[in-house]
Amino acid sequence: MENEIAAKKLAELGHITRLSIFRYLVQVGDQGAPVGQIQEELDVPGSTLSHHISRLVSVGLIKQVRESRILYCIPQFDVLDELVEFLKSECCTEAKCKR
Amino acid sequence: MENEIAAKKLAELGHITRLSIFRYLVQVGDQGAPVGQIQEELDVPGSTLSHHISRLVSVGLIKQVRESRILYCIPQFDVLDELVEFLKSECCTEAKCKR
DNA sequence: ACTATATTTCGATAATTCTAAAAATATAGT
DNA sequence: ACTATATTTTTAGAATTATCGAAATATAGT
Repeated sequence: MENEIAAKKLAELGHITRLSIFRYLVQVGDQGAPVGQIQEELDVPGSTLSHHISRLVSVGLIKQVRESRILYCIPQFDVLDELVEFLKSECCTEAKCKR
Repeated sequence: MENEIAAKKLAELGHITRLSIFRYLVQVGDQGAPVGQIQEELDVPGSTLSHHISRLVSVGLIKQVRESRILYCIPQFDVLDELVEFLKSECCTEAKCKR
């Protein structure tokens, strides 16, 4: 993953509301949660919430699956793992220290 | 670490220039690098660079140590580790799945 | 004191993002 | 067709952030 793509993902996580959304979904796990449930949990106006969710979706951190009227938001653990991996990679490649 | 503090750190990493600065320092390792060396590496105007570095410092991701006229920027690996740890913690605490 | 080097602060403009009401869309039941 | 529920899109003002030249500050050598 290049810097630019990683920066985008980090920027999306770097907002209190979006981080709260994502953290909630991480806690909920693979089955995900409906938009409405996230809204109840976080007490944010629907339009604001929708905006933030779509940004998280845009960088792949969340996937959405519709089940009739209900839209489930599912955290993409592999995308998070990749991002974390990137952050910790190439450590000290230019250094004498061996971390 | 609460959401708000983590979000701040993530937001600072979520900018292409700042992420490049931090990634460079990660590669350089514990001895850090002078501001001027970062500037050469990234080719960014001094005032812009200074602004971004000070933001990274403000959330603790970088520490600075002056040695006469030269200011070394040192990545704070422990702060990064904590942040990464936070992101991956509490996974599926509300779920049946066992990740 | 003067000069050079390293870095920051100031200041002003441009660009982006945030928030949320209102209107629109999608799906399903009656 | 109508109604209700779930969610998104539009829109627009407010707020924050980004950029970088110019001036200022800090340190050290002459």
